Amino acid sequence: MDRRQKKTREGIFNAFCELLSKKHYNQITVGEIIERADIGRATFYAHFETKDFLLKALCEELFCHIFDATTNNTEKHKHIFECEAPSSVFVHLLQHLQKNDKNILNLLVCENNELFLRYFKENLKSLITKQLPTIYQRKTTDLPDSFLINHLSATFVEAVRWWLENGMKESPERLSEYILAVI
Amino acid sequence: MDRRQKKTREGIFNAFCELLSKKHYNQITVGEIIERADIGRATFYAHFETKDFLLKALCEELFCHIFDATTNNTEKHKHIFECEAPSSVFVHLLQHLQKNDKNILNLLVCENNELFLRYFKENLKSLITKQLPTIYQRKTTDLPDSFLINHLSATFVEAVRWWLENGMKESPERLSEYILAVI
DNA sequence: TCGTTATCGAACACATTGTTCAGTATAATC
DNA sequence: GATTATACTGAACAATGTGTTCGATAACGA
Repeated sequence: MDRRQKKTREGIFNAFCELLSKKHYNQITVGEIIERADIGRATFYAHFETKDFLLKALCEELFCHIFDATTNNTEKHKHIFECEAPSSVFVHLLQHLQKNDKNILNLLVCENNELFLRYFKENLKSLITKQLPTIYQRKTTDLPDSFLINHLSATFVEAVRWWLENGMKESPERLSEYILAVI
Repeated sequence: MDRRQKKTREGIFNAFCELLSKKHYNQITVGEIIERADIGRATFYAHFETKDFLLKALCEELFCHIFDATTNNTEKHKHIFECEAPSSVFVHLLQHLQKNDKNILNLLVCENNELFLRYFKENLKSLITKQLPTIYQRKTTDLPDSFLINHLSATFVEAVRWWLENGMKESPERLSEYILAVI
């Protein structure tokens, strides 16, 4: 990719993130983004059709990064699944969040977190779907799978939301225990 | 309240609901609302400061109605709490939803349900807070109360969301069983 | 060096917002 | 029924934001 393109794209992302940490998505204008990114108006629209597409691209970058990292880790350390699944997958995810990759926490802590948590949940669903047999292999319940998957994803996301709103005082391990205690 | 005011207010609500069932909140304009409600522009702004305030007012009307009804019911039938709490409270709420009071389902089924479910969850939290001892009296866990309350509210809301997305095929009783199975 | 491509910047038409105000219609009160 | 208060009308208004266009300029890769 052309250096200029890359530079511009990252400039837009950075400007957007900074703004998102200050005000609500709906109240951010394209004008503000391009002013902060210091680029021309036409340039912005050469990269993103609309502000909505920018948001989508940002979410995809952020969560693909985290989930890829998680998946790769579990491939390196296969014992995790065998030994103490699914706890450690949760811990892994939480540690990634805590490590504050790409300042993701700035986005998650502020009032705009709904948007990101929604994308987060979608990514989680596919991850959990793969592990559903591992998690519930012991109990043979008569619950529909889709209900269970939705519930587990939502539980994790809500736990993270709660964690963030309460200042992230708990360690990833402890939060993971909380989550496991209620599922 | 003046008849005219009442009529206008309801006209705005109706127009707004119809639009919400068709397009996303962000894409609805005040112009569309007043056209459909067949009122003057100035009249709209005499009732609601902005579109956001209109949404808030609508949510408050809808959920206050449901939760008031639920609370009143439980006062009439006190045995419910003593016999089989909290199952029947859930069933009551679900039945209210299914009864489609004020066409609330139109709003919940469409793609805008996030907004309403968010308000729904807030109302639920206070309801569940009151009943927390009843629900978890047996298990003395070391979980923070706020975590538990958040989790229980979210579980219920997510269950409703799942229910709606899957065509509401299950009865309120069965969905309530699902919910109880995972908490 | 040379052709390609991204960016600039300024202008543009267009849509939406929220306000204003004089005129009109409808309400409650006597 | 007459009077007073209040809600609505409708059109105009400034202000702001959106998305597009296009010729000129600069930076890129080969």
